[in-house]
Amino acid sequence: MTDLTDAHIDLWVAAMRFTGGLQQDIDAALKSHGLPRLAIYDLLLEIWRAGEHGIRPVEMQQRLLISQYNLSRHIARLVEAGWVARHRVDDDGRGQLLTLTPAGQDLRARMWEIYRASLHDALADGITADEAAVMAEHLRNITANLARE
Amino acid sequence: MTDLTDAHIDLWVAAMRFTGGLQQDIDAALKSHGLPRLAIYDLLLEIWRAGEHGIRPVEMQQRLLISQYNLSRHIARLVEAGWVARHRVDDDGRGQLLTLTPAGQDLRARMWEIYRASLHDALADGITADEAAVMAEHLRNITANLARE
DNA sequence: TCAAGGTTGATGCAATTGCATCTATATGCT
DNA sequence: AGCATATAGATGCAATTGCATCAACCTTGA
Repeated sequence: MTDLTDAHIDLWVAAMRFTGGLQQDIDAALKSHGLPRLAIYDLLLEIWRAGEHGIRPVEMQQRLLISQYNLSRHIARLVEAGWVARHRVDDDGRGQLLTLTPAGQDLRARMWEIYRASLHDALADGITADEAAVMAEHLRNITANLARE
Repeated sequence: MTDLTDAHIDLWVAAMRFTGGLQQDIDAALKSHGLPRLAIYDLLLEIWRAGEHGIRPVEMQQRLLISQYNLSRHIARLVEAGWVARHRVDDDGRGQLLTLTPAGQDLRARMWEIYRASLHDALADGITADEAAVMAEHLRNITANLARE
């Protein structure tokens, strides 16, 4: 109904540059410490949050913007590296439950140190907490409009 | 100096989800019309804006968040597909100037139709132009803090 | 002038991603 | 039960990306 204005397009361009640029900074910082990249952190975080009970890949896929085959391969690498453990699911022979090994928990914590430092450098002095809260709320609102299914 | 608050982190997460999700929508829309993906649009747009005079890859690289080798290969594909033409640079034997062929101009225009429609669907009804302008300005401010060099 | 170092763009090879499809298990219907 | 269909996850193969390095050209300084 409403029009798409130049201001809307500006917002999109600014958002792309912001997330793309900061993502590059974070990845560069992680790499310089010999750690895996940001995308891996998201996986570790989801598994970590699931605690002892574990989480199923299919559930992670719904929360993270990641394709099924990509998730499957990332998990295989994480298991291979000894950071993630697979468990059977009692009532579903197709499925699996993932948990972090102690090494995986340690890795996540070390990555968060670096990740957090990058966020601090990029955000802490540039925008107040109140402004950030308002913007986050707006962004969540418009994200709800997306064609996620 | 200042602290990184939960609100700052929320902003980052919301921004990632927004740009990641909308990027997926746009790419899906482009693909469903048999068109190249968003990353290619950015290249075509830069070359288009340069007009008849053309633009050098090294200049595009500074504006777009793209690696040198990746840009080099994208350009090779665009030239191969007949969308972009290479020209010599008079005073620099290493360089090249890129322009859009008529087919390339047409492609860019067709992609923009689809791209614009996706932006409309995602943004037009979810946020006012004034709000968008404020957010874009904030985002540009904090983007200036990033470690671009 | 010419050697040393910087810049522009390309490329070989390994790793990752995308796409299509496959296997195995589960569910629903008759 | 027996078959058709759906869901969870894995995988072969092609395309793309990342990394390191290269070749060609330019600039600077002795």
